[in-house]
Amino acid sequence: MTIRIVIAEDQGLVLGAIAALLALESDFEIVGRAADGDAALALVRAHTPDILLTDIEMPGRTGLDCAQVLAAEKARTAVVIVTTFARPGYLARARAAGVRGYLLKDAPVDTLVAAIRTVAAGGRVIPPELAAAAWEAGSDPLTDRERDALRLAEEGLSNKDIARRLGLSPGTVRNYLSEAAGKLGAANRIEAGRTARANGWL
Amino acid sequence: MTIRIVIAEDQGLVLGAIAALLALESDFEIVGRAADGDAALALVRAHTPDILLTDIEMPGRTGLDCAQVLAAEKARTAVVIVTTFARPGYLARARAAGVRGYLLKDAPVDTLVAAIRTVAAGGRVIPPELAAAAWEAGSDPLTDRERDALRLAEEGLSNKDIARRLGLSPGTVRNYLSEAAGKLGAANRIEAGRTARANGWL
DNA sequence: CCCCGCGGGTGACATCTGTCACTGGGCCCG
DNA sequence: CGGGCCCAGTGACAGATGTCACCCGCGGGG
Repeated sequence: MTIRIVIAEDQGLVLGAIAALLALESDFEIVGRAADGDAALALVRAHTPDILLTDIEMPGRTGLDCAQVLAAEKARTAVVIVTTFARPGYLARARAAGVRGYLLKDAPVDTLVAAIRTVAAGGRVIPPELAAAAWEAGSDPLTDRERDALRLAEEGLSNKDIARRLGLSPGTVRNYLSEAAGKLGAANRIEAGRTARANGWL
Repeated sequence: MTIRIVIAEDQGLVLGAIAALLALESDFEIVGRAADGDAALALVRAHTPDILLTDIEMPGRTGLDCAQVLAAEKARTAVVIVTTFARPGYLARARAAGVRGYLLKDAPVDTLVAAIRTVAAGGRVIPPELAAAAWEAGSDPLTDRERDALRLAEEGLSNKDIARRLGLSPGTVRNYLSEAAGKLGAANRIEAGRTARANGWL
């Protein structure tokens, strides 16, 4: 009863290291490695492994995107997310995409190995403190346009420039950013951007 | 002739994985693992390994801080930095601290193993494209106070709040941020903060 | 059918930011 | 000793930003 795994992670060193780590377990078999989301999907389709172990932030398709695609295809591969960030919005999207495990890179290695076994056996692994934090944070209060404006504001663009890019009037952009700041309890666009990002809403 | 190594990395999973990877090489010996800079220094002092392999961004003392301390102590342990970020300012500080190797986590695993062997044999490993980028970027143009102000501005504080925190007048803060933006070719504090951070100057 | 929420927009206003000019003090270096 | 820096501050002004009130059109649900 070996557990067949595909690993996706954009940092080559980390990818190789995790693969080396998991290869030490006699009941694990690494059937593929990918450095981005599209490669990961291709490998999953080619090998239908038991587990897709994936990072979230990758070039092109993110790990969450992959999970969504696989859920839509009703693939029999279970997704386990391993990420640096404990952002509530990420966890929420993961849950919605039917992800079966969500771990932080902070965790000790035993946790990863144990989580893979649990998920392969049909279980779920979501650390309770993450779930609690996600509960605290509530759900994304931003509208799509507010998110768009905030993303550009984060990069240091002025209202005028944001308006140009979005095809809006500068006044509307001001309103969006003002609303966003209000919803997020922020005093200005910078703080608004920071809290939105910290929560995984951008 | 085994190469004795201490590894410092704050993300438990990555730490464990890299340790597992390096342990596969028969001439490497992992004599210690640390999750922050202070622990790393303690281990280096206790074991005087051939190599300290360290991340930069860690809680407490950073990997660069550790390299500086070891250089000041004229320790015989060579430092190899492994980081996510190709920031010119990081590379410059690493060079100044006598770091002997600087790698990105993007690199394939062979690169790491090869780099460790090279450094242990007395060599240096700095990827030429990083060195070129650092040359391009020049050196940190900011003064200490400008950096202080910019750091707080990044967090969304107003001039008044920054002034309060730094014990300055709001006008002075405005001047600092304006100068910083000018030096960095930025249109406002947000852009200034971004470019300063991208260059490793914050 | 009517109302609400949402996207989009306008105008006005207060405040905040960015920019410039100019004043000092302290310090280091030629 | 003078010149150059960094640091700190002041004053003034234009333009950007944040806030509010209020407008319209559209689509969906009671």
